[in-house]
Amino acid sequence: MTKLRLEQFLPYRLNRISAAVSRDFRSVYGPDFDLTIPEWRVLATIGQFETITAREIGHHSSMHKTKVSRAVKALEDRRWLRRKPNDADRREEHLALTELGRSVYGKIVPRALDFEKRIVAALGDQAEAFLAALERLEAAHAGGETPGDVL
Amino acid sequence: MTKLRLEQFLPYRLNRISAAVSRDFRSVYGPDFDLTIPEWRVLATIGQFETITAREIGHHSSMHKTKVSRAVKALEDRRWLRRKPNDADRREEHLALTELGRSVYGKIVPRALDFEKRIVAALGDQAEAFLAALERLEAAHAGGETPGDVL
DNA sequence: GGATATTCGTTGCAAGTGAGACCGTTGCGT
DNA sequence: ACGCAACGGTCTCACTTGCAACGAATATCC
Repeated sequence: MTKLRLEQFLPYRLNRISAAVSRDFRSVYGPDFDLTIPEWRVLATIGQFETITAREIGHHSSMHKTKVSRAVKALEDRRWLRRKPNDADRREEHLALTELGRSVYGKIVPRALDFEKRIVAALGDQAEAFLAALERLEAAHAGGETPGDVL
Repeated sequence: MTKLRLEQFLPYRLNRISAAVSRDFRSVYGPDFDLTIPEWRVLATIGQFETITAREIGHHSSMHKTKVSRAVKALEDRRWLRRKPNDADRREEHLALTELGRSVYGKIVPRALDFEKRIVAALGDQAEAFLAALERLEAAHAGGETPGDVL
């Protein structure tokens, strides 16, 4: 009977690495801030776009709308973001970081970029090929929201 | 202020790809069998080792022992595996697939390998470099169990 | 040999998740 | 202008998850 070695199975390895990187990524914000992954994604997305709606956050960060809703609420409770009603379409709200939120964002981002840099450094001369291959994978498996985020 | 583009951030991309591949992997067993990811991992591990304990499954497949325990129970309820008490150490049990379980394993594994082959094919000439880079990443982020598995 | 610590596996519990119902709002067809 | 479909966002519900506590069995130390 044909067998499969799980530890060599590509989907398993991808998930395992993704989870391990996410786990190590906690060292970026863990020591100073208490953030969940969805909250980090929302923070990063608002920080990137200045002002954005919850729907757009979900689309850009591949998160289910309920997850976005809860993360937004959590950040709002911490006074890291504020909602501004959109009078042109009162179904949606514009979200923006507060001064406090911007300061947190400003502290986390450099560490995140440094963290990423260390990963790339570990890849050495294979970094370029790896990143190019990632893009092919992203293209091959595009579409749909992505449940069960680890990071 | 330094910004970060989430869609280019490596940890995010890794998680996104991992989730997307897992989602597509459902096409391997989804049409014919109703399996969760932990159940698939347990099935694959027992199929690989013939006879194994729950602790070893957890170690080999990077799963928390409670997750293993529940997946084992689910497979047992489906008569896909059976427990055999270990008289040398009665704390643990030896797990093995039943005839039914082996037939399911035998049907899924070729499809899984084919699925993996298609991924590698999509990578084209970058496949080799990608797999080598994966090993470096695995080495750099080794250790610890891996929570929140997507696949 | 007997107390104590450790291990394997299960279970109770609290937190997080996605599907779907839901409310208020807006767009569209007639 | 009106009715109805579609949308943004929240909420409820069933389910999954990891942690901690647990019971039974074994290992360790004196």
